[in-house]
Amino acid sequence: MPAASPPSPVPQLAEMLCFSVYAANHALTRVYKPLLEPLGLTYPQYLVMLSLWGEDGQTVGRIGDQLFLESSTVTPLLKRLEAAGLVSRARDQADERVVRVRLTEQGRALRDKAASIPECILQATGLELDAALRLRDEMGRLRDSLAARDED
Amino acid sequence: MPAASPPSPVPQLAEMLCFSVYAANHALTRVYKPLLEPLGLTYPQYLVMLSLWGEDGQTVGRIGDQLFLESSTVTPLLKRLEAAGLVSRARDQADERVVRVRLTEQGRALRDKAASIPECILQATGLELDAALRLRDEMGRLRDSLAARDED
DNA sequence: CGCGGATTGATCGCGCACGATCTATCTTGT
DNA sequence: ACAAGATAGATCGTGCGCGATCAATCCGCG
Repeated sequence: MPAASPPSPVPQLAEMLCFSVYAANHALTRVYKPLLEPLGLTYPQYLVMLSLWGEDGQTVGRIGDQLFLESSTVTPLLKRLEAAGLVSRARDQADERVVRVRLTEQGRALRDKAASIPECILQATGLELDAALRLRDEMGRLRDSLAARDED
Repeated sequence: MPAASPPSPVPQLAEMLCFSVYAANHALTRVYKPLLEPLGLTYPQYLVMLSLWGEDGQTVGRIGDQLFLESSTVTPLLKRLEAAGLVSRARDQADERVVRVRLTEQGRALRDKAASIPECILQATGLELDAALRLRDEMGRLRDSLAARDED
């Protein structure tokens, strides 16, 4: 077959950085799924728990900031975690606008059961630790650049 | 504050490769949104159109393979593209199980209007072309590794 | 004190994304 | 030729993820 019929300006999916990020993200959540299922968590729920394990008692807004998500995403997510008995949600007494999210005993206990997951994921990436860290940094910078171009 | 209270095995969000991919993916779709809105497309719909601009008349299954998506995701997506008048869906006469997806005149015409988008995205990434291509390849390999660890 | 704007979450509607399941069609073995 | 299995899409229910909107609370200024 010829090289290109008209001088095609259409990039193939495989050629696009954005698609590779999109596909890698899906592949990641698929690898996480069987690891998180025994804990009763989805991948976004796991990210919220990670955030709370790092700092308990955060507000809804702060969790959203850390995960780069809107309240319309975080609120229902937290309600499901609450329904699962992993967190509690309560208005802050000093500022009734704010909702504080706190780990329950069960939520804290889950931390140990999740301890082996990062190792499993790193394994699945097929990367050495330093390569993974370098890639993480590059993706972080990419995110920052994209977010910066988003204010206008 | 001290370096770490107990020898904490909890990785912070910012430390995790998977989260950086997750966040970069979201940031990408946010950058795409205002570019695609004038075309009446969402980001996944744009990916489908890209695939069809590259090869018209694909089956539903093949589109799913290219995008790494299930039929339960692709079918409704295609229905929306059909409702928008961009594609037609019809059973293959030779094999009635198969549905062929074809661009309409309008769907083909959209290709020109979308031509400037990849340039805009590359710009927003803040990357030189060669750096973007390298990153694309790394993400592609990452996806492949993860998908491979998924067969078991 | 009290009004006006700002901040914080919650709600709603829509569009992915998946696993599980279903139906229709095709293929294979005998 | 026909039953058994395979294959291709479609459907359903659940859970993100967002923009737009709303209600409640807080803050600041007169």
